Amino acid sequence: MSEFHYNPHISVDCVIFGFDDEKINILLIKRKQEGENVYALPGDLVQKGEDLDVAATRVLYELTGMENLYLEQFKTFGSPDRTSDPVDVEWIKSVREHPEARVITVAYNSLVKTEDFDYRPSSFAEEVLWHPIEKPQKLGFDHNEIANTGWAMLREKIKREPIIAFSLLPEKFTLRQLQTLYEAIVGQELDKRNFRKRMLRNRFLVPMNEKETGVSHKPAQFYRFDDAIYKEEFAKDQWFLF
Amino acid sequence: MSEFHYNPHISVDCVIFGFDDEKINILLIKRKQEGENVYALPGDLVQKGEDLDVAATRVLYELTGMENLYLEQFKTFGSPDRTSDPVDVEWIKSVREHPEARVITVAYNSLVKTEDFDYRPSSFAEEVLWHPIEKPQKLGFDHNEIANTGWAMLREKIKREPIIAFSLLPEKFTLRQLQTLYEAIVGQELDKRNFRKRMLRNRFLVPMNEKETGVSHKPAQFYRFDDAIYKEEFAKDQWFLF
DNA sequence: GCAAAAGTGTTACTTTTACACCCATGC
DNA sequence: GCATGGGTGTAAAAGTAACACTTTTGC
Repeated sequence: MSEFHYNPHISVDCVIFGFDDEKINILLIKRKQEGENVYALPGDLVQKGEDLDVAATRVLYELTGMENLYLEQFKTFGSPDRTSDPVDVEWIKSVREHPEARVITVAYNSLVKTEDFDYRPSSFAEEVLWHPIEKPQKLGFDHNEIANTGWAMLREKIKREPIIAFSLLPEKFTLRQLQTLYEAIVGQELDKRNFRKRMLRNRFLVPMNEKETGVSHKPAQFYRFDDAIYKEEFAKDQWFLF
Repeated sequence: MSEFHYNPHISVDCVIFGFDDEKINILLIKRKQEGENVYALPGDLVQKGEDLDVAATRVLYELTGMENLYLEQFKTFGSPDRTSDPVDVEWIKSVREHPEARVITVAYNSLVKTEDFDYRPSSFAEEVLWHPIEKPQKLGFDHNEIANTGWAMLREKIKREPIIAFSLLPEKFTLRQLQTLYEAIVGQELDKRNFRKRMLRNRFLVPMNEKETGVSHKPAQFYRFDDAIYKEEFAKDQWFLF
């Protein structure tokens, strides 16, 4: 963390949501400070000359060991008093060369399968954990605001681009898995028959010649997601200016 | 533009759209350079300790004289080679104290009535103009990308929050005016009867005891937008996390 | 009386919602 | 044979889409 490499004014924060086949969780890091546990989003300063997207990827990797996930920028937080809680100020002093510098942070979000990613704490993270989003948790800095905004924007995005949902499922999946995922995202139960009818209208959802095995009930049909058909369908209603 | 006041790494750019009762325009500034006209979005560096939203408001005012408009942040552009065109590099050298500094820019957009705002060039803008969005126009830096993204995100937002549209109309307006506005936004003509039926379902659209006068055709009914009813209707489907 | 824009209804089609029972499998 | 979750259809309601003529005004 030398003066030479880092831009003391710009940071990135990552709001990573993980689906564990049941509910949605958020990735947090814990740092220990004067006996208190302080939870926060993984984030750190950007290097000089480093692309923002690259920085987000790097910082996430350095703090949590997670890699190969698609991060999307959703908002930049630049209030001059983002760091006002004394506990946070104290911590900043202990790790930054220019603790007094005003920092704006570019926030990224992502939605992944928890099982697809290994994680381990490193750098100043003492612990890395998946925290269920329905359980309130106070975070350091303005990270509650960032996390809430990140979740709201991700939900909006999924409405427009359902492809995001499919990346959370295995190659072959049952309609029940898909429905469970949707229910976790929208936060409410859905009618089974109506859900199936609507989903099966989508040509990009194609049935496979394969069924579940080893379950003690009627085995479910496996489906797969066809990327080419999806792109074809959604190539429409894109407009450009200039 | 002294070293003391500005953060050499962070700028803001404003993508302002203006509705002139007929079509949508984008606000550009022109700078003259070696005989060439170079068009760009109004934007400049943020001051040290200045809130980003405040900076956007200030910069817009300084360059164009426009004030009292609501600016919404929509994306931050941070590629290290944002400024690569030699013409842009030349210009940066002439106005910045740290021309070599890598700058990330936080972009804001807004949608206004052109007639509501006076504008005049100042600072390094030589001219300020409203340019119709349907006419292609090459801009400096990565401003074409910024402008396109700004327009796309504004259109998405209007779908979710129609209130934005009503701010572009006078206190009392006719359904024809409302329809013209919608047509300008979506970029296509709409069926008059269907448009009216759909709009009049909205309780926040209330007829007034007043009609157009002085027109040489059947005078139109005036309507007004009821903010309280609107808020009531849209208070739903908001969820929060944490 | 004519030009110009306002205003109005119906029909066919598509989408959404609510709802209950039989089926295939493991144990 | 029973527990478990998979899989299916229909009817009513709401919403969308296409389409043409009459009304009121100024000149």
